[in-house]
Order: sequence, then C-alpha cells, then structure tokens
Amino acid sequence: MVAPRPADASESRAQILAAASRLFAARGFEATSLQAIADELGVTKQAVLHHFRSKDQLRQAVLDDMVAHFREAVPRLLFAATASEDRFDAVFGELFHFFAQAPDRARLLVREALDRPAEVKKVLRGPVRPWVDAVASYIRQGQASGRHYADVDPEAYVSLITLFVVSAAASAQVSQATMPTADGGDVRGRWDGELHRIAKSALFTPSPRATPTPASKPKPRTKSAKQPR
Amino acid sequence: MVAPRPADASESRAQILAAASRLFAARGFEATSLQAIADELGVTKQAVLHHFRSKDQLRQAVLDDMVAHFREAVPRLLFAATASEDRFDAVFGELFHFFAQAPDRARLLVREALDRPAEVKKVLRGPVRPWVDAVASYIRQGQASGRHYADVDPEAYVSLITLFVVSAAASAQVSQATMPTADGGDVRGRWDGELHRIAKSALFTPSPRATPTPASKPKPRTKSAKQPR
DNA sequence: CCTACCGATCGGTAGG
DNA sequence: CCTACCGATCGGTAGG
Repeated sequence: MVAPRPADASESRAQILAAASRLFAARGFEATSLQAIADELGVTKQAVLHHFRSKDQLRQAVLDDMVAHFREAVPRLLFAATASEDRFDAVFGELFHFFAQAPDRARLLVREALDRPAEVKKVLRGPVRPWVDAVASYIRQGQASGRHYADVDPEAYVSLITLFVVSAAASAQVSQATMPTADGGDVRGRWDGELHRIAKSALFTPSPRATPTPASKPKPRTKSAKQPR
Repeated sequence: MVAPRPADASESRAQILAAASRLFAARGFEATSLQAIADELGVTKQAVLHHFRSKDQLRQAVLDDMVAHFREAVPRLLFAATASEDRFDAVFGELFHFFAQAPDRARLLVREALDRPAEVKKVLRGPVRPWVDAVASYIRQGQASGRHYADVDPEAYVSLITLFVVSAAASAQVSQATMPTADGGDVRGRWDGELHRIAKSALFTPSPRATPTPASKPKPRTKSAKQPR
C-alpha cells in the first residue's frame, strides 16, 4: 500500500489528504495517529507535520476537501434536474451516486457532524444551502402543477432526503443487517431500491394522468445512477 | 455535577454507565479517557476500573445497556401498533420518541456503528430483527387490504425508517442548519413533521375512502409523540 | 524531509 | 475473608 515517491509538495499534500480521509473515515479522528497516516504513505510522522502544521489543521483540510468535492458536484447535480426527462430519478441518482460510490465521504461527514457540529454547520452552509434552495424551488413548481403533494415542506424534504442518503451510505453494512438474508436475495438492491421509492413516493401525487403511480412503476435499480465522468 | 455517594456496587456501576454513555456519545470512545469519566463522578480512575476490568469492557457494557433499553421498549412499541386507533402514528411516535427524547442514544448508536460495525450487527440482530419482522407483517396486512402501496418492501421500509429516525435524532443540530431560519419559523417542528410525513406518505395509498389522503391531512406535530411513562 | 527527543497523558495494575 | 475503593506508578504512545 506504499505510494510512489511524490514528485512535488502539492502531490504530497494530496496523498496525505487522501490517506487521512480514509483513516479518519474508517477509525475516527482521535483513533488515527499521525504515525498511522505516515506509515500508510511510507514516510515519517514529521513529514506529515511538514505539510500540515498540526493534526487539527489536517482534520480541517480533510473536511474542507470533502466539501470542495461536493461544491464541484453541485452544478452537475442541478444540471441533471434541468436536462433529464425524469428530473427526480436524475437528481436523486446523482446525489445517491455521490455518496454511495465513496462511502468514506459519508462516514467522514457523519463523524465530523457528531464530533464538531458547529464547524460542520459552518462549512455546509456554503455549498449545501444553494443546493437545498434550488431543489426546493423545483418542488414548489411541481406543487403548483399538482405533480407533488401540497403539504411537502420543500426545504425540510430536501434536507431530510440528503441526510437519508448520507446515513444510508455511511451505515449500509450495519443497517442492512436488520433485514433477512436467508432468502438469498439481493439485500443491497432491495435496500437502495426502497430508499429511492420512499423518497419518490413521499413527493409525487399518484396522478392518474401522464405520471404513472409509484405503486405500478418498476423501481429503477442502482445501476441507473451510474454514469461516466 | 458530582453525584452523591453510591450506596452499593450496582448503584456505582449504573452511575459509571450513565456517565460513560453521555461522554462516549458526545465525544466518542477514543476521545474519552477513563479519567474524564471518573472526574464526572468525583471518583478516581481506579474506582472506575474496579467496576469494569478495562475500558473496552466498559464500552461493551454501555452498548449492551443501550440495546437492553431498546429491548425493554419493543413490547411498548408493538403494543402501540395493536392498541391504537391510528397504528402508524402510534408506532412511529413511539419509535421517534425513543430516540428524540434521548439523542445520546442515537449518537452512541451511530458512533458504534461506524467504529465497530461487526459488534453492532451482532447485538442488534437480537432485539431489532423481531421489531422489524413484526412491523413488516403489519405492513403486509395493509398491503393485502390495499391500504399500503403494493411495491413497499416491508423489511427494507422498516429498517430504513428506523435508520432515518436514528440519524435525524443524532444529527438534528447539524442537518437542520441546511434549512432557512430567516422566517423565524419553527425549524424543529417543520423538520420532525416532514420526517413523519415522508414515512407515512411513502406507505399509505391515497385511498378515497376512510383514510384521508396524506396531502389533505394536517400533519400531527411532535407533541403527539409525547406520552407518560 | 529525517533523527532525536520533549512534556503530558494514555489505559491498566501494583500493594495496602 | 469480603466490598469498595485509594495514592502511586507501571510500560507505551500521543502530538508536536
């Protein structure tokens, strides 16, 4: 697991950030020593401290890095809402994909929310509020046209669904253990499919017109969330 | 915050468990020293180690204690399902109440799920699987009578809603920060109400008969979850 | 970036 | 002999 020699300082920084993200997500901040991060990269503890003045500064950089990734992804997430034929499936799929394909992101976010709620609130306000507001305004349009339930609280709905996707990705291994496995079925697929179904059917009115009722529509599987970079 | 002299050994054990639960939930296991737990109670670290052979055994006792509380509560939760006029509101209210009135339980559970997924899976299988199975069978009855959507995956639905309630309780402070507060509204109430609405409207078909459609029914507020011991 | 270290504090155990 | 602890200190390791 030893990485090749870093060519320059920024590459070293990036490697340290990646290793720290992985270890903080898996074990937590307090349980991860600087030595463990250094060992992962085949360097010394002091090499890590050359790039980040303290362990706390490294923690902050890891959180900022994750938020930056989300900020980058927001335009793509919102583009999905405008371009796709089925807006809901596109946006939900992008959001789900963002955390499900990198569960460490979800775990890190949950850990930081528990350890440092004030800090996380501060860094989330920036990129998440615009995301919530944009999707909420789409929902209001849908409410005006009768496609969505009138009593949906748009901001609360988007915030909660985002929390659900993060939580499901972070704790998939444990939470799925509460489901029966004896029938040899695809637990992961049932889990993801039901999450998608809950989010959708809590939003869409079962209109007898164009949109098929959620109950009669086969649920799109996780595969549909995949896409090229 | 110093507790009175413990009268006997079991009382000391209970006080240590309570203090450790609080600190593990708030800061995490690694970030909590035995000294911090002892300080909280006004005793020495060695007094703590007299009652629990090691810090790891204390961790296990704290987790077992929380699971025991849930196991105790399950009959009441299931009784709510059989006795109440509105089964869903009663069961959801009891589940919500169990975690919302003691957010440390939720935080501890999430932390342990991240730190020790295998252990948590093991201790959850006991009391949570019966709970999931029992509620799932109620859902199947509702599906047979057309009250619930036919494409609900009962076990996945119950597992996910339980996860959502735990996650919402554990991270309420942070997650609610993604909602606007400028209008001076009751953010907590909107949040809890929308969580309840999502869970309900993803389950109930908008029947034109007895059950009112989710969209036309005023959402029961959090107050409804409260009840005497 | 490494070798060589520091003040402190960690979980756990000694005898009484 | 038991319980419920105490003051002191063990060998290692933390961040810096």
